[in-house]
This record gives sequence, C-alpha cells and structure tokens, in this order.
Amino acid sequence: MTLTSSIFNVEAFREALRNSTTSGVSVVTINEVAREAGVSISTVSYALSGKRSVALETRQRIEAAVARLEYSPNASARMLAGRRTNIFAVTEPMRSDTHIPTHMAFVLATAVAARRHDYDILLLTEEQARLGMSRVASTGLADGILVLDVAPNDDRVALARSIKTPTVFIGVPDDHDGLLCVDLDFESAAREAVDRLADLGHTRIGLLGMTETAYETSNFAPRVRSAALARAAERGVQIEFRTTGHIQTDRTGTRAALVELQKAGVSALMFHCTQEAQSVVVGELLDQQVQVPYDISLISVAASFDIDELPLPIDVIPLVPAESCELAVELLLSSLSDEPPEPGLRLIPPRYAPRGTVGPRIA
Amino acid sequence: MTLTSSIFNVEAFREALRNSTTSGVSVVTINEVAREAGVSISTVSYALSGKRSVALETRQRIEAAVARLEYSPNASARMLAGRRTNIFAVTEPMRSDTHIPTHMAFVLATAVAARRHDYDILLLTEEQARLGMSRVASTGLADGILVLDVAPNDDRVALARSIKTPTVFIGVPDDHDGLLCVDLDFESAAREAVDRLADLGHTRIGLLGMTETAYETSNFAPRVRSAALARAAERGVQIEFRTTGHIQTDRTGTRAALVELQKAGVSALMFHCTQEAQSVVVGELLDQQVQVPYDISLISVAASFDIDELPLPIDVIPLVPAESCELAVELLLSSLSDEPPEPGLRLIPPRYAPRGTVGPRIA
DNA sequence: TTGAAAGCGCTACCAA
DNA sequence: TTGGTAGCGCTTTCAA
Repeated sequence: MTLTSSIFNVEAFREALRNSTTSGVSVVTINEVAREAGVSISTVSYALSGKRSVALETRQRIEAAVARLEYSPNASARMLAGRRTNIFAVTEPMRSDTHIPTHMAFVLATAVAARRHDYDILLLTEEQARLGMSRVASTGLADGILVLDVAPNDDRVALARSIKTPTVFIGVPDDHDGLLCVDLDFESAAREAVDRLADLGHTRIGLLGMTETAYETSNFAPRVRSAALARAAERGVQIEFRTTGHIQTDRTGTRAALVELQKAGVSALMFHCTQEAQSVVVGELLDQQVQVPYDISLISVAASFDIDELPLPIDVIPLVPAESCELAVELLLSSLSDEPPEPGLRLIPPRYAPRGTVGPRIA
Repeated sequence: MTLTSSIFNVEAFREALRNSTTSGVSVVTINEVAREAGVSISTVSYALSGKRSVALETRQRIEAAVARLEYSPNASARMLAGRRTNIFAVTEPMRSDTHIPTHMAFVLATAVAARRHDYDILLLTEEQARLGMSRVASTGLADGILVLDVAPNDDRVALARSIKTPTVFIGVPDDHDGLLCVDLDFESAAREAVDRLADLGHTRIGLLGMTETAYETSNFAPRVRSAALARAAERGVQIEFRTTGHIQTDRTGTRAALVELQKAGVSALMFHCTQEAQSVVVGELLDQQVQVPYDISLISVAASFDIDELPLPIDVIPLVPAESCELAVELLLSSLSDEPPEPGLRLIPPRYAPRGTVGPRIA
C-alpha cells in the first residue's frame, strides 16, 4: 500500500515533516493520492484527466484514494503546468447611463456559458474594463476576453488589437476590422419588423426607442433605428420615432411619447426599449381599452427580457443573451485550439415569435 | 551583458530553442529579464516586489530591462509560488425576483474594492453560487469568498462553515454563528427614521416597503420592517405598511399603495423600496402639488442609489455598497494575515443625510 | 547587496 | 498499461 522502501526514505520523511508542521489541516496533493493508491503521480494525473487510458482496477484504486483523502487538484498548479488558466475575463464598463438589468443579463449569460466549458469568469468593470484588459492579457491571467457593452467608438477595439489574448466582442463597434464579433443581427430584426407591418398595410408606424444617449453610446440602438428607417423608406411607409426618458426615474417620458405617437395616428408600434417602458405602454393601452391588434399592432424588437412578463405578451424578435454569449464562448475556445476561427462578424439571424399582436391595418 | 560562458551553454541553447520554436511571439519570462539586466532572477523578483532592498543602480538596470522586454510576471506562476491567487470569489445567485440594479451595485463595489488591494473578482452566479463556492475553495482558486444576496436561511452558511477558505457575508443570515458578516445596521437606521418622525409629532407613518417576496427571501427587508414596527410601538406611533408590486413591470401597485397610504391619513412616509418606486411616488406627490415637508414628510431608508436623482431629493439614510464591500474586502485580507479577525457581525452605523423633507406634523 | 537553488503541485513527454 | 522526470515561471530561503 506504500512505496516506502525498506531503507529510510528521505523524501517521504521530508514531506511528512512539511505536512505535520503546516498550521492546521494540510492540503492534500497529488503526491499523497499517488502514495495512497500505490501508483505514480502521472498515473493519478492521467486517471483524473482521462488523457491516457488507465486500467480499470487502477483507476478505481485512485478514485477511492481521491475520495478518501478528499483530494482536489490545485488550481494554480494546473494553470502553470497546463498553460491554461480556465478563466475568461469579461470587460463591462457598466456606464451609469445604461440599463443595468439588460447588461447584467449578458454578464450572467457569459458566466453560465463559460461554466459549461469548465471556465470561470473574471469580472472587469469600471476603470478596470480597460486597465484590467491589458493586465489580464499580459500576465496571462485569462485565456480569453469577452467584451460587453460595446460602444460604437470603443477604446477596447485598439486594445484588443494590441494584445495576443483571444478576444471576442459581444456587439459590433463601428471599426471592427480583424475583430471577432458576435451579435444578434439587429438590422435584419428591424427590417423584418417593418416588413411584417408594411405587408399588412400599415403605413404609419411608431418606433419607441431607448433613451437619447443610447443612440450615441450604444452600438445597437442606432443599428435598429437606422435599419428600420431605411427599410421604411424603401417600403414607402412612415416611421414616427420617439425616445424614452431617463432609465431609473422615467415616469412621464414614456407616457408622453405614447400620447404623441397616438396623436400622430400610428396604427402599429415597434418597441426597442426597456421592459419597464414596454410594460408602461402596453398597460396604458389596455387601460384605454385599445383592442390589440385590431386598433393597433405591437412588436417588440430585440427584447432581452421575458416577453410574457408584460401585461399583454406581444410579438417579439428576442435578443437572447444566452445565445450570443454561448457563441462567444465557443469562439474563444476555438481561438485557443489548433484551428482558430476567422475574424469577422457572427450575426445571429433573428427569429420571430408571434403572440397574436400583429394584424392588418384597419382603415 | 550576457551570462553565457565561453564554453557551450546547454541551458541557454535549450531555452533559445524553446523560444524560437514556439509559435508566434514567445512570452518574456523573468529569466530573460535577469539575463538582460545581468543579474539573477531572485534579484529581479525582489526588485519588482520590493521585498528586499536592491541597489539603486541594479534596480534601474532591471527596470530598464523590464521596460525594454515588456515583461510582466506570469500570473499562474506567481499564484503557485506565492501561494496566493489574488482572486476573491463573489457568490451572487441573482435570483430572478430580486432588484437587479441594487444587486449589481454590490457586485461592482466588490470589484472596485478588491482592485484597490490588487485583487480580482471571480463571479459565481446561478447554480455556481453554491457549486462554485466549494469548488473555488477546494481547488484554491480563490483566496477568499464574498457572499452577496444573503437569504435569511441561506445554504451558503453551512457551506461557509465547511470550507477553510476565508468567507465574508455581506448581509446577515438568521443563523450567523461563527461567521463574519458585514452590513449596514438596518435596525438602527429604521429606528432612527421612526424616532425623527415621532420626535416631530408624527403619529401615523406610512412605510412603503419592497415586494411581498422580498420579506421572505431577503435578509434585510424584514429587518427594516420589524425594527420600524417595534420602535413605533415603543413610541406610540402607528405605522401603515404597504408593499410595492412586481419589480420589472409594476405600473399600478406603487400608485395604489400611495393612494391607500394617503387615505389612511399618514403625515409622513418612510421608503424602503426601489429607486423606481420612490421616483413614482415622489413624482406623484409633486403632481398633486403636495407641499413637502409641510403636508407630508419624506425619508428614504437604506437607499443604495443616488437620492439626488429623484424628482425631489429627500432625507435619506443611505446604504453605501462601496462602504460594505470595502470593509468586507479588508476583513478578507486580514483573514489571510497572521492575525485573522474575530468572527461576528460588523454593522455599519447609519448616517442621516438631510434634504429638508422632514418637518413637524401640522395638525 | 546579491546569487544559487529548492520548491510550489501539477502536466505531459519519454521510456519501459 | 505504467513510472520517472523535466519542466511550467515564479517566490523565498539560505549562503555568501
């Protein structure tokens, strides 16, 4: 059961000494497991990683030893020897003018997607969104980097180009040459929404968008708006665009926008705004006894929340954080492999989920 | 400038070979810096860590070499040799019935506080909040653990007791024997609010609280309510308690609660609810031309947002995430030191910030 | 003030 | 199918 030979074993003695003098409970290492199982440490390593076949009986002995000693391999040692930290960094500035729940949904989705592939997420926010990015790259703390809350003109684009750590953007910056970017195809989504309404005879469509500032600081708000406007022009329909108010304290902006849109005589409403705003508008319409879709058609574009939580669930082209983040993680993983992916955009095709809130325009 | 001796240097040759055959740019190690500066690696290490004095001239030579080679020490190697990962794990389940912006504020605050002490944050959410906690403990991935979104009856309490990795709770679970917990002293805060109002003659106070579920799943909502009720009873004043509605879609619950409280004839309002809810109520009062504090007094208890973003800034006892998290990080650090702190509660005394919205009751 | 060298606890190559 | 062992790139003791 032990490898100790009949003569005095200096190594074993030293180790015993080390473990006994350590304060408190000594941490179990692969050496102890090997001794306990009567095999070499390499066999233990292979038995646990499965990278080499190990005789059934041997493996069982090792597993028993692992269980008995409650061994778990030391993360730092694995990182150093294995040249992988199994950590991805997520850089998310969390600018104060953003809608926190939406951004949080993406951060959480990266964590879930990463764990699926045995990776953990290191969170870089505030000023560390930029500083931390080069730091984790140069120290090798992270094997890859996920970039969230991408601005049209984002510092992190230049940073990403200057480091060798694989980096994937979730969102599309204006200048994305040579970068790997994952995102919903917002333009297609916006066009599809316009088309659906135009096909049904709507000629005057309200678009309730995000806050003013979102159209300067986010990469996707302007993409939805401009694609919608362009397609509307092609289809000969008119779009009335309105923004919603301040994120946390808006109590009038959204209602005011609805009033304006109704005055403008729109027969359909496209939403590209927060759950809160959509909840207010839909609730208001219900209060007004408006018949949906008879009096007005409703579509939500790129909603990243559960549409069925609205007072009335409406047609939606969902933005699924889990989907973007899962793809981003897979790209990062394959960037670490032998055949790294080509740089470029990976736009996820929109999927339309009907709820019966879109109908023909009633003259 | 080089240590290569006149005879063939096998080691140097091997290393050159390794570096040249590596795909792409080889990563600079401490060995290269040492050679470049003409010193030993231990001197480089000490020069960079400052743990041993190094002659000025030597240090400068090393710094120059570091700059020239763009060296940064490998994180994994440091972790293994230094027996510190410089990573703290944050466990935050992010239950869907919670107010995301509030919870996010705490996560961000831990990240900022940790960086101040050269630590990074590993984010454990969803099911990893529990699984990840034991994992990072047993693998030594994190040097310490911060527990967020603490439930009154939290699984992670038992977990924390079963691991040897230092753990600090931000929030107070019902059973907190032997744990290190940091939090605002919610009870004191609630009592102080009640006292201020009672002192000014108010005998009927409205308390607008969080959602129903928060009083079962959060550790602090019930603490505020029960402390307020208890003190009110002592002072002989009456508290009308109301909850607000669903977090993301509440468009009527809050208004309804306000109407009820006004009907009940309260002369003062204590808030312990979201920024959104407080924003709605304060805005509504302004619309009603209610004079504050002449007609009604307003106090916000344990608000973790910027009170000055409300339509009318009101008296507040702020809950400052940065403060709790900074203290929690410091406790974690000292848990790693030679004199670890005593377990127990660390309740932060409330501070009252007046805005002129509390006045005497007008009969 | 500095250097040599023994680890840290693994992974993975090379032999057997 | 298994074992021996050379690293991985640092930190830190022990000597000089």
